[in-house]
Amino acid sequence: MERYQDSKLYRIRHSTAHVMAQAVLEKFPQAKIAIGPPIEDGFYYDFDLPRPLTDEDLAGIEARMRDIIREGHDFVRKEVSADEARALFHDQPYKLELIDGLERGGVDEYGEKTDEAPVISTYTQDSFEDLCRGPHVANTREINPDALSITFKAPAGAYWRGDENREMLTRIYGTAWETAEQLEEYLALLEEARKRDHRVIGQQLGLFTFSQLVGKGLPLWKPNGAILRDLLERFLREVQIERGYEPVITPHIARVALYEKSGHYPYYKDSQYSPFEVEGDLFMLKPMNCPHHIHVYKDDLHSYRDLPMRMAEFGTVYRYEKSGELHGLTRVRGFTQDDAHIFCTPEQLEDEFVGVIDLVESILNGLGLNDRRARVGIRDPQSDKYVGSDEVWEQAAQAIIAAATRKGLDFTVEEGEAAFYGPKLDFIVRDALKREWQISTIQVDYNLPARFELEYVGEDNERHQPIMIHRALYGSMERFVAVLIEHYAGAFPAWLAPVQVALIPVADRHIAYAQDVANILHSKGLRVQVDDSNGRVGGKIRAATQQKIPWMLVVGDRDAASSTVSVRLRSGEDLGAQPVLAFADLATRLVESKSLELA
RNA sequence: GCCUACGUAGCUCAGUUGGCAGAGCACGCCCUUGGUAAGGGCGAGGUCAUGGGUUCAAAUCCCAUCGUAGGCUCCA
Repeated sequence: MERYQDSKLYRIRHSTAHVMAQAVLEKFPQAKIAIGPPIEDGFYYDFDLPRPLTDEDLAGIEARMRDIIREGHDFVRKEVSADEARALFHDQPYKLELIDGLERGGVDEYGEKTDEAPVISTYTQDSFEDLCRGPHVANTREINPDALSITFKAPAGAYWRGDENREMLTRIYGTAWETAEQLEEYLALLEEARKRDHRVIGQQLGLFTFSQLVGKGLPLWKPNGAILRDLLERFLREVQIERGYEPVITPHIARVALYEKSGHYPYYKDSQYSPFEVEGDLFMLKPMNCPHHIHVYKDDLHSYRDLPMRMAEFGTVYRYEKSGELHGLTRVRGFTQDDAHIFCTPEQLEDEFVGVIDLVESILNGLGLNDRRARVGIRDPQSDKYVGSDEVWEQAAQAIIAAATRKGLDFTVEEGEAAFYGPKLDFIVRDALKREWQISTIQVDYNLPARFELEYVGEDNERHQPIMIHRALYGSMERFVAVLIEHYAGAFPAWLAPVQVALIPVADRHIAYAQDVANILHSKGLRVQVDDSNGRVGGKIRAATQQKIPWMLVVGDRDAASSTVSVRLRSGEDLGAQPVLAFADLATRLVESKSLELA
């Protein structure tokens, strides 16, 4: 398959970014230009502008872009020396900084190190010349003026070179396609994503809320949301017990000394809450569960016969997130991890790791999250933010790759994606709209066992150090529920639906019968709601459909007379009249099997 | 945290150049008892996010704070 960077679409977007820069410079001749690359689905260009942009500005810029495109200008490439480039861009400070980087060699326009020879080139179309390595289309006519849009995102702030200590620029995003139909499709996908937004659906379905007085980033789970979350927790608890995990429970605060010993303290400084003093000693909210679990392990002297020991806890942790980073349930300041730590011998490591992969696959498959990829995260060789020796890191990475290979996983290996104490295997799921979410993570750790001097007595009657596997399947309950909401657009599988059955009496005189049916279904373990409001069938159907309730049972004279219910699915499908017990059997069977089907 | 925009009833939103605070949905009561996506009427509900300021007069203009959205940076 052709790489995006080699595609015509990439060149179109890159060229459109230049056209946009020309239009912006025509409107604001004093503007300073930074960089403007193609990105997934579009492009952007960063500017230092004399004033904030308005919607009218954007509309004017977009209109001017169409004119420039229609005028049919060639893109002309020119190679220049560093000094010639400096002369060309003498009044463009960001370009001068880029030229310095190129001349020294080794730094590209994003500030990343590069091995390429520093050839400096410019591209010119019409009146606009930009420092750029290309590639571009030959002529602006290759851009379809009906397939671009710069108004789909508000103008945005962005730091120069992504560095929060540098200048804040104005970034204008745009999207460009080869045809108007592709643009339409893309905009429709954005619209669909907007409708599935878990924050919107969460409110509509009464799943969770936030309170200004409680504090930002601190979700309040309402009854419907708590049911959903509790079901997910119970599901995993049961499966974990089958697989030999043991539940543990640990507190939400601990002495700072614990995290100093674990080594987390310096690494997590920016994401921890300030310590507080209790009787002269410093404590803090726990940002992770592992040190606590380690002390559960350390309370006993373990034989190799005890291992592997698998400790699991839905552990709530607190991490400081800058206010601008908070987002619904996906970025919060207090969240619950479905955390577990496996303590094992070196011989057991690979089997244990494979066992966790099995567990991940069965849980995610069971929830309909079948589309996913795996990523082995190893150290960034440039960085010094990791603890432990090279041998130990190599050993851990090899164990992960061996286990992933044995499971036949399709995985990539990516530098810089490791935890600070060890390499990891992450599972990234794609939801119904093909968006990626990092969910499950499995990490191999030789470092914490060493720091805490963990031991077990081997067959040889000598003390040995166990290895730890850290793992979370859902990741955090908050983020996972958000992903499920967006994946299912709120229409959860029946076993997870907060209300599974809506009983809809045709008239008031059928409420008693509806209540009888509800009692029968409730006694079978189904979550049932009787709509006894003063409305007509149509209105009640509408209300239940909007709440994404899987089964609607309309009951009137005919049903009361024959002990039946008329079954309608939230999809609109009508299953007709069925005996109450037949429906109860159907529903309980689908719920118990965690089926994704409603019939 | 930084850039930009926005905060009006439980929800979604109107509110003109500064001049009596509005609608729909939801909620309560009444009428209606209706068989598969909105039956009708009446009613209650707001310190216009909060605190200052300008003005005869502020939802409207200015400042600060809090919150939200998009983006940057960072992440489960």
